Amino acid sequence: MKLQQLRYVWEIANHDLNVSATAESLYTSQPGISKQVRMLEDELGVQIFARNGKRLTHMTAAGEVIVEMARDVLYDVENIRRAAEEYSNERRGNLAIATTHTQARYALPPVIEAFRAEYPEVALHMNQGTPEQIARLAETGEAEFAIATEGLEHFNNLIMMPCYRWTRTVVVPNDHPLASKPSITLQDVADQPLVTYVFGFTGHSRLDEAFLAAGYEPNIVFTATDTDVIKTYVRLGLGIGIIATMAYDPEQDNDLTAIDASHLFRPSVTYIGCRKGTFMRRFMLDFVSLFAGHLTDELVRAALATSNRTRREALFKDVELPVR
Amino acid sequence: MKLQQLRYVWEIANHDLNVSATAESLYTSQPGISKQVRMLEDELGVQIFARNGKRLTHMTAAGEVIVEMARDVLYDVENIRRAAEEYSNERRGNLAIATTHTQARYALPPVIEAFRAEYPEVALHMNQGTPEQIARLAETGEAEFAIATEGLEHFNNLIMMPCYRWTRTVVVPNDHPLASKPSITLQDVADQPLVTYVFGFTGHSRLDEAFLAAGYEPNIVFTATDTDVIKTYVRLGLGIGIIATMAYDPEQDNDLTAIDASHLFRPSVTYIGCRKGTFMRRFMLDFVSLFAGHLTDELVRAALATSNRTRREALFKDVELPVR
DNA sequence: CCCCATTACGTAGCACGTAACAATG
DNA sequence: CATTGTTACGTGCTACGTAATGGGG
Repeated sequence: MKLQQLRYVWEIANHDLNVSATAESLYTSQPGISKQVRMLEDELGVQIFARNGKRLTHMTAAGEVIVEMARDVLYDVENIRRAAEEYSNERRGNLAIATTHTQARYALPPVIEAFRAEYPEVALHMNQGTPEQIARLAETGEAEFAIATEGLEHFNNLIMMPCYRWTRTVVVPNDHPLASKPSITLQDVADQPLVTYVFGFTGHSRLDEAFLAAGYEPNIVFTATDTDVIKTYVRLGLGIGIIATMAYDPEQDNDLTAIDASHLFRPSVTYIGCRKGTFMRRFMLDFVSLFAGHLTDELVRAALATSNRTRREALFKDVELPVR
Repeated sequence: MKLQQLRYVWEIANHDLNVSATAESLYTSQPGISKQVRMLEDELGVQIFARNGKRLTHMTAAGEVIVEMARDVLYDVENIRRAAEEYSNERRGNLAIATTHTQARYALPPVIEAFRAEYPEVALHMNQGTPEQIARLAETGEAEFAIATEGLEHFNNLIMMPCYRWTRTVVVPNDHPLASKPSITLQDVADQPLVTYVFGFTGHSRLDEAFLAAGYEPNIVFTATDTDVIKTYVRLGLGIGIIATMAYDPEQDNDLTAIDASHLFRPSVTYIGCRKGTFMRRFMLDFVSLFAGHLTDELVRAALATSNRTRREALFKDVELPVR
């Protein structure tokens, strides 16, 4: 049994059982992979892939189990590499972060800045995408961390840790009728055309929740994944914006009026997650606590060591999350 | 990185950092291992073993971590093999059991018999030793199961599951004064020279516990790991025997009188254990439930999936153990 | 001087690439 | 006929064994 054979099998399983595509993605030849898979199957005495004629049609029951285990091996191997890197030079390395636009644009800059000052030799990679893409990147190890507010809860292989709680702000052009009101109600909001985040992004579901509970039918005229885009369309008069409070910049956005809406919608929580079993380098732990001060080394380690999700969540029960 | 490199590193760590001895035990050449270790260290960019001149003196901090991880990989690889074997022929395979004489001689025979009838193609290997040896065999994977009453509790990598509770019997020659007494007291026992199990074996500590609590100083004249040896010396008049109740055979031992002593000493519990993360083959699960009917597939799987020991013990809290 | 790890070197095996072939839809 | 996996075959790399070298206790 060779590590490459395990890698090949794992990759084929992740390329819809298409060996040619797998070969291409691994920059190697297709017959080479075919051969190695065969040899592994021979050695193990069991088919991993079922073949119809010459095509791989599906995975056998044994294959399912073996591929899972192969993944475990490959992840462990990756952890060995990472551990070795840590000991060879604990200040150098790579850190890939998968996150949404809102985090990358508003929450992360000061963190990244502080991190870069502390670890100038760590190469940072920022990967932006939908919550699903983010989760996938973290799951496959292409990114060490996933940071998002929604959509990560269904991935059992990710260890999610709460970072901060955030509220919403309504933004309107300065000459908008709502701009002069001292305070705002859900009714006020529901009466206006709305511009906000796309469903599945940045706590959109909390809006639905609030409107539904109050029996309002909101008129959402435009959604975006990106707060800057939302503001742009608010400026154009398309409607009023509902954005994360932290995304309002009093200086840059002085043509918009911010109206606190924290009482209208339940606050959302932003999480940072990494794959279960990840070897945590020193700088990774430091990054986490730069981002969320309450996530101490011990707490992170405890979370990583707790396989049961509800028990893991209990670890964070008494943590006071900052509000932004 | 190659699997063999990981294996070499792991084996060296388990051979007191003696590469020559490691090579011998793996039936390969010493320079070959040396070279591969070097190459792994080069690839990882970190020393695993610290060298003084040409000798490996100790492991580096990185080495400690890497060797641990290498072990994880090797165990996973072993599990892949086992899983493949399971699917290629679920009725054939190997089953190695490490246990003490008492279990092998008195508790296991009917289990083995039933197991052999069910799985004639599974090769059984019985490995007898001290509790420490047993635990080690299970930990290294040389045996799938460890079965013993004592001494396994300190091994964190073993998943221990309770099988049955057993009591003690005093055996005396038929013409011994105690043989005619209707019932026996701790005082009676403490007054006699005793022949029983060696310390650390088969529940010896429960004897100490009872005598200590009552303030008696027992006169132990002879200890053995082996009930047959104990009986032999009881027959010779060396003293009275204290043995596991199941070890008294009314027919074969009709020259000895058995006196129930279950009220004198706290019952002991015999456990079956396997290494954490072991892939459980069908026949392994069946073996466990043949030995201890209450250990159902689900319960065993739950125990294997529970990493925390106290939580694991809670799984068995409500189980009614048979008494023998 | 013995023990043990490293270096040197030759060889056999094997992983991988190219090219031809076969099977499926 | 296009796509895809398998077979055939050649080659370069490398793991491993033997033998020689060197360093400590």
